[in-house]
Amino acid sequence: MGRSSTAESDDGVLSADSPLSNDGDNFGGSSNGGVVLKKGPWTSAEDSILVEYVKKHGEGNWNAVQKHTGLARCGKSCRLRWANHLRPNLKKGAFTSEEERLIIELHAKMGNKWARMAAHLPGRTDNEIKNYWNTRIKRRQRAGLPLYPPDLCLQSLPENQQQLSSPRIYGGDKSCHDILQSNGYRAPDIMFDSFNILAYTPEIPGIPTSISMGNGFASPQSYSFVHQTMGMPERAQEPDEPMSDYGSGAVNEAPAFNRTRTDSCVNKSFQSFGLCFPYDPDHTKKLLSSGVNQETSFMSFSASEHFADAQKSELPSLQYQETGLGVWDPQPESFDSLVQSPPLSGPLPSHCPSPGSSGLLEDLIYEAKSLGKSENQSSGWATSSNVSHGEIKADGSALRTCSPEFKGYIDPNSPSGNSMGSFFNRYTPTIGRSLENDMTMHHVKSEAFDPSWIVDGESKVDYSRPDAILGSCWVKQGSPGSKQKGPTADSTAARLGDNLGTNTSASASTWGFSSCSWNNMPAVCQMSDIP
DNA sequence: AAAGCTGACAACCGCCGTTGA
DNA sequence: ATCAACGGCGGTTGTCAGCTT
Repeated sequence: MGRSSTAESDDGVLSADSPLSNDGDNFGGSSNGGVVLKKGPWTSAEDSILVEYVKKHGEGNWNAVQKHTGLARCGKSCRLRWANHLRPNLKKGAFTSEEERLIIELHAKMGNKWARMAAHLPGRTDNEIKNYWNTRIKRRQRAGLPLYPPDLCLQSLPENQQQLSSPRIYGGDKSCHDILQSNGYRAPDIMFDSFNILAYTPEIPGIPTSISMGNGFASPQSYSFVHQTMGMPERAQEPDEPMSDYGSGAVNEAPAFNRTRTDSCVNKSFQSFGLCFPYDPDHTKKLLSSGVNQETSFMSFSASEHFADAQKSELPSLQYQETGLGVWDPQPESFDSLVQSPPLSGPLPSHCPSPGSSGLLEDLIYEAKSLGKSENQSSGWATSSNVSHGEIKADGSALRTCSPEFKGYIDPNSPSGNSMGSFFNRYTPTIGRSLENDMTMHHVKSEAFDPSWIVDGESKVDYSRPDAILGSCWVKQGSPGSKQKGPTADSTAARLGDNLGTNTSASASTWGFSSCSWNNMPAVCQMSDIP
């Protein structure tokens, strides 16, 4: 193990005749004027030396270790070895479910701040967490699953958001791609999906296209909705295109967006665009300083590569069911019992086509407007009432998400318990199924159940709260015998709701996105306003 | 049994912020 | 004010073990 490198260590030197400079297998090291520093795996002898040194002198002053002990290791290496392996109270072994859960939550909040995350996990090192996360990323990326439970990702918004005052939409530079991919900032797709919808709302007053928009990732794994629907209008979707996942029915009728796009949309060269999420202030600074076009007009659509994978997979039937891992077992009959929605003043037909009825966005816009009206009369609720029975039966997605077997999980830390998934579900009634569900539906098969999404296997949904019901609409059934779990709730939604305007929605104080009007949504990217 | 794949782990590298001379 | 050393942090890479094909 250990990397053999000819690179010269940037700190610490060791005399060539150090008794430990060549002990055991030397994996190479730096040499500088007769000074050789060992690299590679540590031996027990080296460990002992380091431990003794720390016992005697305490931590810190790592470069002095080599000087005092003759240990042929640079200061950095000593520090790392101590921090990751030798220091007391280190917890070894696999992460517990609770730790995993916490890691996910922390990552959603902090991004790749491993050290900070480690501070919340006593006995765990940043390296451990990082390795775990990276492994998890690989696994989930392979599986085509979002990194976070959607509601969790929303829940995580505040911390990063609070650190930023500018829109969190990043321009299409490599950094963004890195963030999304290498750095594990692959945003929960539902977030993008949902935001993306909002991005296509120029018809809705109050949404400045200049806000929170950026042309985005040139990542092959970060697809632009615009790229598909606007940049190449009328273009038939290719089999491996992400959004072709929604290719059946009106959902996929991209041309609708052509009618709603703004000039800026047209004028900008959208090859892709993106919203890096969760927001990492550090990355944001870099990205924003790297010439992000603040005026580009769309939020990102993170149709990750898994969409392509999904596309290749069998599309769900209307009564899609899975068995085994990641089972969706829609049971429409019981959904009613979960959704007790206040009646809408102008209830939307279960599958009422929008006036244009030509596409997802228009449908969404239409319904958003309708909902906005409705909310004027019925603020303070959040509901998926527009997911009617017929709709449920039509596509099964809602059924999936709200089956009686549902073990929704509302994050105890979440004040609101809403999710983007719920939001999306709510605003996509005519679609019949949410992107979230689509995504889940297509990809849940490919990855084993993630226990980290479980807290205790018990439903934590407060069904007295409509948002909770909505927020629960992300269900991921576990592997055989495993606990089911739902997403965490989203506190961010509530925050957003509280901070969003009130142009079309009645109440910004209602739960989560129930209060988010279309007009409000840009505020999502004005997180500095969020308390 | 061998090859390939994947996960887990360990360690190094480079960047950056802090601190003290 | 400047600069160098130090330490922390995040990214990356290498190795090994276990599993699958």
